[in-house]
Amino acid sequence: MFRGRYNHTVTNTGRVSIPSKFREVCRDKYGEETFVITNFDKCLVAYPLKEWSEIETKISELPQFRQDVSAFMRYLMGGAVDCPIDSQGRVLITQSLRNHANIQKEVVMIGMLKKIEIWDKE
Amino acid sequence: MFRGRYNHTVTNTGRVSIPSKFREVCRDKYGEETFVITNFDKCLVAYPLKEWSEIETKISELPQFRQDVSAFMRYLMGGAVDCPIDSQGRVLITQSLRNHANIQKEVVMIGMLKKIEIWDKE
DNA sequence: TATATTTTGGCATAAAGTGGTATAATTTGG
DNA sequence: CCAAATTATACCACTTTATGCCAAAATATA
Repeated sequence: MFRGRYNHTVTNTGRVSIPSKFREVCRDKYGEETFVITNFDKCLVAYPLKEWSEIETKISELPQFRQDVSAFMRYLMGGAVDCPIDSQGRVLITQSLRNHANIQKEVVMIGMLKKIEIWDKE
Repeated sequence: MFRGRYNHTVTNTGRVSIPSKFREVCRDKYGEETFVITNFDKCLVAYPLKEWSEIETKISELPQFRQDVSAFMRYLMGGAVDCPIDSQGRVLITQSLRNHANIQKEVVMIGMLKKIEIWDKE
């Protein structure tokens, strides 16, 4: 389970270190090194690939023709980006994701059990 | 059950000994050597991992997409830090936790049944 | 009082986080 | 379709922080 709050900085190319505690959870509990990052509300949310897959499954079970479902799906899926962790323990947060959450130089990463929130340091 | 009050000192790197009585409880009752420490009010609170996990379980059963649930989780989980006990019986209290509880050099640790409170020695 | 245990300080080592740059891949415009 | 520009990736090096270990000091126990 992800927990704790960490301040990290973003390089000028948009890379951020994933706190080692989070990477550890990712490895030990999920056996993988990839997050899916998407925009949600005013921040970004990072899910381990497995958790993300479950969300996809749930959404695919909703009635696909309903407008609000489509809209939600478009919003959630549209922003979703695969972010593998590199050998320095960092991920690249794409320009558009950064724009969306208004991420500049400093971010705060908050462990939220099955997911991680990424906020600009306001 | 944790009980009693102990004065301990913090090293310049932020490490504090856990009173041996508390470690004993941890081992015997919980079979583990890790606390989760979080900020609460004006002090820090340390839970054995198992006790903390129960709190997490309860929270994870709430609807994850509701705003108030997220906000609460963000608050509670954000402050929580895993603190394994090292071979000398100490834990590292991170800078941000120390700042929050205004912990300098001397702390008072108070057994509170299922948890331990950590105060700066005023 | 002697012995064992606990607590503490110090230091060496390891790991985490950060910044830079060079190369590869992708996108864009002509 | 190619070349230029942009973006992503890999790699290296430095700084900071955390961790492990040893041993001295303090406290408890016999």
